Amino acid sequence: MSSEQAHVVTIREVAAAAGVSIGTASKALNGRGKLREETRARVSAAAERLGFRPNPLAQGLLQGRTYTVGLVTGDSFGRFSIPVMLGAEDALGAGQISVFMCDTRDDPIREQHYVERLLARRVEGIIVTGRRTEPRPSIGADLPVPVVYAMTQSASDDDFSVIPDDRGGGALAARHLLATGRTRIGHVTGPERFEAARRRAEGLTDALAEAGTGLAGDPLFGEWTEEWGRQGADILLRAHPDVEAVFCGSDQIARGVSETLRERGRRIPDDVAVVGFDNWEPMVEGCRPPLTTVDMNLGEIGRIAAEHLLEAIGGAPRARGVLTVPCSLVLRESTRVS
Amino acid sequence: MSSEQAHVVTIREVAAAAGVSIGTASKALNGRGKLREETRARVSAAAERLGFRPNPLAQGLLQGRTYTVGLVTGDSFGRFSIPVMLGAEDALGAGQISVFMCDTRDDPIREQHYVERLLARRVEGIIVTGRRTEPRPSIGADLPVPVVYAMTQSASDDDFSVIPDDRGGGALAARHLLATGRTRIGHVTGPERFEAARRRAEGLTDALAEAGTGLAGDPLFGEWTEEWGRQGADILLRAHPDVEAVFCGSDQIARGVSETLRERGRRIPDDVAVVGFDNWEPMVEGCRPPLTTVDMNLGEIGRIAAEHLLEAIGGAPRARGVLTVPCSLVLRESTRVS
DNA sequence: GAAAATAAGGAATAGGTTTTCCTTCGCAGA
DNA sequence: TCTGCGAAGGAAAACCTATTCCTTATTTTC
Repeated sequence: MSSEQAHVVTIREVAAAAGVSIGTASKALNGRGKLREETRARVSAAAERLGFRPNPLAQGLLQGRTYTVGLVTGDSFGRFSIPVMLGAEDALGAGQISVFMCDTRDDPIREQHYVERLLARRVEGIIVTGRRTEPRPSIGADLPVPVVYAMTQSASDDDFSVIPDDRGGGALAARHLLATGRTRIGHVTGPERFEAARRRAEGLTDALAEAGTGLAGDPLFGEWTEEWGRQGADILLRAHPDVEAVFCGSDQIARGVSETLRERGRRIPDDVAVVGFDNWEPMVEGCRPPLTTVDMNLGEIGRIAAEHLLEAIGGAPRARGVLTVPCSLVLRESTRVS
Repeated sequence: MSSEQAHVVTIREVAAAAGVSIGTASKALNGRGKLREETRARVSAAAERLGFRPNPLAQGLLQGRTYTVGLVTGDSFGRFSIPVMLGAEDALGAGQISVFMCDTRDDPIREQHYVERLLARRVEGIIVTGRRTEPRPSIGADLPVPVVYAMTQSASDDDFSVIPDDRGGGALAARHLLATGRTRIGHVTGPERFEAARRRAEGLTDALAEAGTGLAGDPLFGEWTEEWGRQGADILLRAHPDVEAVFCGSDQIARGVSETLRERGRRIPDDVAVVGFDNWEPMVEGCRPPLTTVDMNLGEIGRIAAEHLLEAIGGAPRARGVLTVPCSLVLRESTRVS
């Protein structure tokens, strides 16, 4: 039916079709200036009929705006950065802003290259996101556009980063386990060199201390893998056979832990409760039983980052430092009270 | 040090700084026209010093090109679409083309909305990608720019889709298992309504038939979940206690299958070999033992899709139909020959 | 030494839209 | 009849770059 014309129609043709000048057509379509109602209608009808869309290049050129931002990630748009991106897109899309996607593959050269390209394209801002929340080198000082780091943290204090509240997440898990009557609690988590691992452990131990109890042994730092979860659980059971709960630094670790617990004859949650971290659906649902876990609200992080970026683009004074977003606890079988 | 000016510098200022006209500056920077070497150098130096970057809006307006394409996904940029995207980006980035990212959340309204937006932005082409390879409604007939479907398939024969060779993948698994001396082979896979599931089963049974043997029972169609994998393995073991190998429709299913096999006292790979599908790292590596699996070469799919899009943009006659990309087998412990 | 060719670079145009400023017309008031 | 005003819409500038066409000065050729 609607046989599309490959030819892109301009406002000039709309104006001609409606029998008015270009300027008048523009005013009619944008509701500006003084025009008769009949004229406006005639122009609108012509535009509709011809399928006119204003050329954003021309508009942008004139207004000096592009309504685009860049999104730079080193996570290969993986598990962490995706929800962040979606949240960001939500906030940006509402403002009619489109997103240029760049994956750096964690290569600083590529990253620099992409930043150049984004600036050349006159993006109005940049969001940087990553695989982990670890501090990373600033993407560049004195860039001509605002930059926000989401789910990763710039090493420079002059930059602005939005990351999850890992301490709070640890505390959340601790308080939940205490509330369900468990006091002998172990902790198996990722490498100690990761700030996220350290902060989660801190949040856990501090919350336990506040309640007048302590961790069963030291936190077991290892790897972010299932395999380490299995080993860690073994170590924990040997040192503390009477452990009542395990808080794990990630859902993958929690899976490993759960498996070993089961194999050692511990029932979950009756004998030992397990709490994970990440709320990563395929891991959490495949776990037996389904895993209570801490959700970092990644979408929220992305949304907040994007909102800050929009404000900065709008001229608000540029924020600095780190903003933490609260985690929330997602309850499932693995910590049920029998 | 380099205190950046918020003011964006134009070629006019470069020209003024170099003491030449705008046109001359343009020629100098682009290596066109007849200019003295000294002049070129002077202009280049001025451009460098002022940090000049040509405004892509102005360039695009003039050339009638934008050097952008849209990437539309319903997969929330998940496990499948991400590698596809990266492959596509590889091919496009080399051509200095930037990618607008759009996530439809599988909502047709949002999708239509995004397509509108992309067209308004004058993208030169669109890549559509999805969660599964199932046929989906065409994104629109007679669009003014070329469209390629990657890892998803348009229901319209007029469109062009690039998808993995699921049949071939099934055959690959079959031949590998046969080569390692297993002949009693079972199949646990996803819902029968999925073409991907049916084609993988076909590839498997056909390859077995070719070798003069047959499947142990009918394919067990179910869900794409670990839970179903566990159930499916139970059903299979009850009907065929002497099964020597199981080919699974996904890595998640394979995990469930492996778990049940282990619990029923079967050693992997000594008693029963297991092959998965997807080569999804966290699943495959967490599996005990690590899983031999079929890789769909998603990056390759993305790259091929992007290359076709580039050709179409370049004016090549638009391709139609479906292009399948071969899968490859990734060998790990779960099918080792003892 | 004059005509022609070449080198070097300037002026102007195009691209699509928005906005500012101007023109024209009809009509009210004096 | 003339002045003034508001309504309606046209003309042109502006945004920034690339390119085509010219102009000017220099060199070559006969």
